[in-house]
Amino acid sequence: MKINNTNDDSMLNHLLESLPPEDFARIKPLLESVTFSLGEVLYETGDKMSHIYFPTSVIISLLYIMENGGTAEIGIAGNNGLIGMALYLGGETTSSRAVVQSAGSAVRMKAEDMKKEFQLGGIFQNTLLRYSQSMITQISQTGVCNRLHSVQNQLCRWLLINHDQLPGDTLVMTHDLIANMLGVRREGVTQAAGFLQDNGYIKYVRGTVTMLDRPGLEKICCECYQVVADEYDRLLGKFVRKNKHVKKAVLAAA
Amino acid sequence: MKINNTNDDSMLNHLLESLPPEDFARIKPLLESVTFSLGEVLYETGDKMSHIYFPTSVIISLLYIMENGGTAEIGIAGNNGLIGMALYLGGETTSSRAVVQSAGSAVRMKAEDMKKEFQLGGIFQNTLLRYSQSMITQISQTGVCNRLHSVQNQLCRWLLINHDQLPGDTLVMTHDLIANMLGVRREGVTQAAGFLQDNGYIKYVRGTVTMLDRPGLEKICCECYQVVADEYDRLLGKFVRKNKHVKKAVLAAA
DNA sequence: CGTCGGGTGTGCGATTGCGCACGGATAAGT
DNA sequence: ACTTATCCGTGCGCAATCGCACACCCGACG
Repeated sequence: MKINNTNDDSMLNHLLESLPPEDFARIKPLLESVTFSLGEVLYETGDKMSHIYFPTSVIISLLYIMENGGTAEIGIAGNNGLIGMALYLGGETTSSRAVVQSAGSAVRMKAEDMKKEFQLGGIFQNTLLRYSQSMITQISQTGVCNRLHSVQNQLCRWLLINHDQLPGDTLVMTHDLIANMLGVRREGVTQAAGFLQDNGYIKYVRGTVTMLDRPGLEKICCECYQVVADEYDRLLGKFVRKNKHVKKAVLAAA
Repeated sequence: MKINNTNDDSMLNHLLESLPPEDFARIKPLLESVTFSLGEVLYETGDKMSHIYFPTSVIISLLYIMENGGTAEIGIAGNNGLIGMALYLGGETTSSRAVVQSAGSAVRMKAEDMKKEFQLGGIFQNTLLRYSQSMITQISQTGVCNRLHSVQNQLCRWLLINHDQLPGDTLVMTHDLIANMLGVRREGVTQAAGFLQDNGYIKYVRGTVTMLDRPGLEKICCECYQVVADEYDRLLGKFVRKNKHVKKAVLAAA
């Protein structure tokens, strides 16, 4: 992790962006910009966190590690979320590991500062609590999808969720790592990804995956992606869904 | 649902019990006792709730229903929990169904009253938030267990969690319903339950399951039960783990 | 006392995913 | 340019689970 001297505001976090100007003005001086590289661990199971993080471009995975070594992702937070719910929920620590899944930056806030703001009980508190509920939905849906849907369905869901947080269409990620996230075998991911590539939905080469046909992916995906996205919309509004195809059409028309 | 005239306080809810006397005194007049029968639905996906419920003897399942009709339980709340997190988290509705899994009573509180109390920001708010975190842990662990552990392991976990909320050792529940909770086949449950019965852990007949050897169940269960129970302990303390065997030993010694 | 329906036991083939193992291909380092 | 590590493709046998079908059993109800 690198602490940035210059506070580049060109990109921000959706939760912070959604705050009214006067609230954001109060909070802004408390923020500090940091940059993470791929694979970094923000905290381990049981670690006490000193800061709450609001990703601006970094994508963080919340991973569960079982006693037998198996892993599974329970949730993702990108520029539409935050890391450190346990700090305001009161538990201080969580039983999961937070890993950088895609390098980038975040702004952070000292735990004490955040708690003071939270105690004011205004829109900031409200936003954090609503985000918690959207996270509960995400975790639930992920769990149910694990149980009832095929690896291919889950891979689609996972790609779509990640795509929403990405600046472009390309994700740096090996099949092996995706398998760890989904809690399945690497070969299972290879096979599912192979199918998606053969049918023109994605393209991948040695550790990168590129989305080619997002609307197509949405079509062959189970409902799980949409349910979570819609619930986030409802709870937090302002959700910027990826609509590259729409954007392209608009650009072409212009 | 039946609204009770007499407020029988002989049994209470652990979360409410844990409040300091002065706080509880303020809250008590706002409570109303209600009784539920097996299978009743407290709310459907998307329903707006008017009350928050604190179970005293009833056990409630939170179920997800997929488009293809498949179901899976994401969490349970008994006398150590509450139903209606969405009310204080701000979303008002949830994308799950709350079903009575074991008949019994609860006390409830009007949503507005609860919100006012919550806004005071004291121990009541703290308790509710900590409970949310414990619920997040439960949901996560359930999801991961779904993915990585066998049906038999999951059945053990599920039985233990339910046993913790039961007044006795007998649960009224068919294999078919358990299958719906776990998101697996009825036959799978029959097989796993058969194994548990053959080895003296449980006994069952036509819609009832009785725990015979709880410590044994804990031994052959995956870690998932313990992780959730420990986290609840840490967050909310005062968790009354079922220790029938210990109690019996104590009684025998007396 | 007989019927009926829900709950449980069980068997079978199909499918999915797992574990392992190896081979080829590509990037990265020396 | 050569080695090495990493990533991906693929095949095989195995285990778990699924989907379905049917038989049995018990209790409820008429």
